[in-house]
Amino acid sequence: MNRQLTLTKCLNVKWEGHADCQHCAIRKNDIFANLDVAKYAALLRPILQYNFPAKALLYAQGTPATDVYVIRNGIVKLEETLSDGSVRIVRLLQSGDAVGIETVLDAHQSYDQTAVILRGAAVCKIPSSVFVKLEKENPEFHRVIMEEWHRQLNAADKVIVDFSTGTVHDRVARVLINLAENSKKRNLIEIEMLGVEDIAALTSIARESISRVMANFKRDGLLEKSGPNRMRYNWDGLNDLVKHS
Amino acid sequence: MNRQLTLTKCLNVKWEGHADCQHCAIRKNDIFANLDVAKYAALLRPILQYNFPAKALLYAQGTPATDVYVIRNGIVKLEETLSDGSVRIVRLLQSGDAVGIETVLDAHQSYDQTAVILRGAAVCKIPSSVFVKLEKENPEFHRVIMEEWHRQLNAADKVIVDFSTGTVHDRVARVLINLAENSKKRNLIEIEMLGVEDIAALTSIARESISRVMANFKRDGLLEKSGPNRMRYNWDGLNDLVKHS
DNA sequence: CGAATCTTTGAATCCTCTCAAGTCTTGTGG
DNA sequence: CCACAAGACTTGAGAGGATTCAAAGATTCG
Repeated sequence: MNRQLTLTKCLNVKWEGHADCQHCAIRKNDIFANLDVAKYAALLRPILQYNFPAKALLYAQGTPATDVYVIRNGIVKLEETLSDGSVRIVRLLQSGDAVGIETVLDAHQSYDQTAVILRGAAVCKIPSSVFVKLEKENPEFHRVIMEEWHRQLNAADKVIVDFSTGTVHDRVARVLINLAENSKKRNLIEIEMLGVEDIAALTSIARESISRVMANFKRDGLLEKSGPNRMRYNWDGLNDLVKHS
Repeated sequence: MNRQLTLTKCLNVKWEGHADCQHCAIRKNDIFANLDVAKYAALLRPILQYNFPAKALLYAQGTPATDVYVIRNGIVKLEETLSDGSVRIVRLLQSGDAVGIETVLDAHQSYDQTAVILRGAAVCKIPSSVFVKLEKENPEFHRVIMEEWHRQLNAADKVIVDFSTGTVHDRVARVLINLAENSKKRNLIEIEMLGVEDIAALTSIARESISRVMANFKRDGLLEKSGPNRMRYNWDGLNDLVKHS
């Protein structure tokens, strides 16, 4: 919770005004793909665009669920705080995903998890009412929403199968590879790295163990620091690692 | 995969004929709650009812997704097989849940996981076409389906937060408590136990370690064998265990 | 009743965590 | 712009926990 930024407090959050869905380049990948935005222009007006810095808090677990956020770019983590105070990330959401999708459920007034920006992200903030209206008026739309639920399930399953299973070594390798896949630029092997703390929360591994494993990867020539928070990958090498395990 | 039973092969599977949705007692808890079944009687005709024994295979990961199964009672596990041959359970589904819900997605022709009956279960088998038609004709219904997606997400999150985090001791305790919660009879503290293998796949713990932990619980008077595959709980004792951790 | 499967237990090893100290970064204020 | 403080990351050593391998008990099912 330290140094997280709320929407209203943080000066670094850039409010970019009403979203221009008609000309949004990201839209072809997100939940509004295939939506006739011209037709729904009036309805879409309340949608606002923001630029959040890393560590910004979108919403906290248990608070009233009022908006759905669509990620234009960047990565958002959904996390839960355990009874002992430690934090567990239950999934990573990326470009095109809808953060806080539980908002659309009738009997659901509060967010299931805490949503925090991982890498600086541009998001559209959609009031619950708009979302629900869209869904009721447009049969195509709720089909898209179901696909979003499915993507979220896949993201959760990935945390279970890839990030929470096997040795510390394997799990960290899978996280690294997944980060590279997320960036969708296979050949650009330079990646903006997650903090050790976040990898820990994603894998349920001690911070120190992660540090050690990554030090090994560096020694083996699989990783290389290429700037602040940036790593250069040996993509094939890392991939071999997971394949053989 | 050993000793699993397919729908067609197994003699123990009781085909109970067409589902009688109009008089189904379970319906008030499942996805057909609030559905005017009389109105859709014709559409619901193709739905079949089965009684599966434990270990029966509903469907395998990657095979064509043709049906959605609704659990009338019992528990179903969704599992994925890892590259090294080991198996990981990604969630447990129970009474009222829809198994294989990804079938409703347009661009989805195959099941995401393998679905296996854990405890003997009664299920209704709903052809994809029926499910999709219902969803298109009845606006109420797709709302219910969204709630089902949500339940599945919660089930996956539980595997992450409760069953894959903390010490072996804690994780097993949480599984035991969860099994008791599932049965919804708090005072009846006698539970049908999962096999060690399944708890292992659910928690990513070695079979032997689980055996050891449960032996400790028995020594501490928290558990007690009360029949084949059955355990009597010390509910409060087990609960204290998780609270304090 | 016997074979196959599943579970339990033991002992040794290996892995991961914890605690602690030191290094490196980052951001802030002089 | 530099210095300092706070935070983040790294590294080491030791303890403790979990896994592995192996073998003996239980159960289940034919």
